[in-house]
Amino acid sequence: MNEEAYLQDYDKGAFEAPLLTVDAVLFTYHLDELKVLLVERSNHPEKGKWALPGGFVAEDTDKTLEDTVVRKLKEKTGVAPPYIEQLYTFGGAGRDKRGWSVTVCYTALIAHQACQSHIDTVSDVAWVNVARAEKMDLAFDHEKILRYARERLRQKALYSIVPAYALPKKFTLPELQRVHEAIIGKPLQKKSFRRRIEQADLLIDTGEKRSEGGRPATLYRMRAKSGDYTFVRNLEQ
Amino acid sequence: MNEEAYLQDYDKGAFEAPLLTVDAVLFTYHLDELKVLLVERSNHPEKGKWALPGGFVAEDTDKTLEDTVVRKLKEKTGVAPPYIEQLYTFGGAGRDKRGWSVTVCYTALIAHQACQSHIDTVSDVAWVNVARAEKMDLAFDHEKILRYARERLRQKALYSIVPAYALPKKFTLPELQRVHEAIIGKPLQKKSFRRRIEQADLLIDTGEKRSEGGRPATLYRMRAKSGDYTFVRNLEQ
DNA sequence: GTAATATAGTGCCCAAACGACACTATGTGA
DNA sequence: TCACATAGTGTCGTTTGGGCACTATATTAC
Repeated sequence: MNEEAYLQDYDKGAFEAPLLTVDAVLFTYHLDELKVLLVERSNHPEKGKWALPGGFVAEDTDKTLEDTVVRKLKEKTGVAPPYIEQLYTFGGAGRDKRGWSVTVCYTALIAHQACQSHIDTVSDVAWVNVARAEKMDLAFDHEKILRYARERLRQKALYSIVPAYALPKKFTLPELQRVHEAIIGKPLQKKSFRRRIEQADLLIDTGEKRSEGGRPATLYRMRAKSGDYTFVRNLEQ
Repeated sequence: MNEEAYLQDYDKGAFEAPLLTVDAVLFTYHLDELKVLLVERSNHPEKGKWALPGGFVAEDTDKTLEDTVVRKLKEKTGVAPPYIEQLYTFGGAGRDKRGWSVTVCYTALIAHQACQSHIDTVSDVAWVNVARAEKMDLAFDHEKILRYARERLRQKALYSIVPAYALPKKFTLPELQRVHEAIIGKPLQKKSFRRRIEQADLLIDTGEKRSEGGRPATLYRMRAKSGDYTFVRNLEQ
């Protein structure tokens, strides 16, 4: 079938286009654990199962795919996440029993404290430890999506400071290192970690300190946004 | 609008879902130039303009999004490319005058000789120098997509040997280096280049040689496929 | 006060990786 | 057989990163 014939069918509604959705893997860090936001499905199909937050494009209000994701995340958490990035688009004939479907997936990060109060007010949304979520029999192919997002985040934790968005605006380097370690799954060398961060020059010393029982640690915040928050190494020139 | 209400509308055909397409940025290397495959549009909208090859999902024959891309590329080149990878999904209200649309884009590579004979038989398909293509006023947002693909390919050329797929099965290291240089846009250090490739251990010495006026160069081929063809550096452990 | 303890942050060595570039190797053709 | 052209290597100095012991600065115990 050529494009013209297809479009005629499409316009007449005689043709059923693939179901298009948007999903988000929203990570946070809380109590020494990497967690992901899950939503209990209230509709068929897969009713009752837990799923990644997501939904359909609202053609009247959304201008971009990111608008759609952010809108959906706001519905669940009350706020827009400070970091969001397209992950991958999964599509095919088999991933939804209703037929051909496509989902454009995003990875997002947010500080736990930024949305905990909102999440506590609803019962069908929860932060779940990532390792546990991966064994939970999620709806559709969401387990696969979650694993993919986790692996990508792991790569980012190795050479970027994107994981800092899972923390509050101000944070200490030991804190950030613990987040990276939780994502990567093994301890990091303190010196190497700090050297990387210093070279990237993406953090600003706030001048404040925070004590956790020993010598107080310097509080940092992210430098003003400018493109991707990765180290210079593999990007740009 | 919640999901259930949306689906009812959707099933009734009362709702117009975003137009979903798939596009490919197919690169090759020929006569010292990096080229991209373009197709002259024969249908509205944007009729007459050159565009990236692509089209709609055929729900009856395609099982995955990759099937769709490969099918479309076969229509234009006669063969399936040896390398294909999802690039990014562009979507929004403004990119197609018909309204909300989404396109899942792929980057692909192929040897020029593998499809030249087929392409010569049709008039609406052509290999175009990448730099020239980027100034050509392509259809829709295809210029943006092309630039994005080129930048991503550039990154890959810095730490992987994916560009080898723009060459025939057997190739020499000086040849491969020229491809990388064309992609990156500046000369590479011969020794560093060869060191990287040796360490990656992804090429096999065929035992054959090829002369180009001086000392004959060793012919290599890619090692059997296994995942992504990137160097170990940023991937795995 | 002062010592013990806990956490933050630095100095420094060594090994691996990389850029730069001169050198050797091996073919073609005058 | 000698110039030339292209392929491929040796090697040096710099950079990057892991490892680990050291110093720094707070709290807590006595």
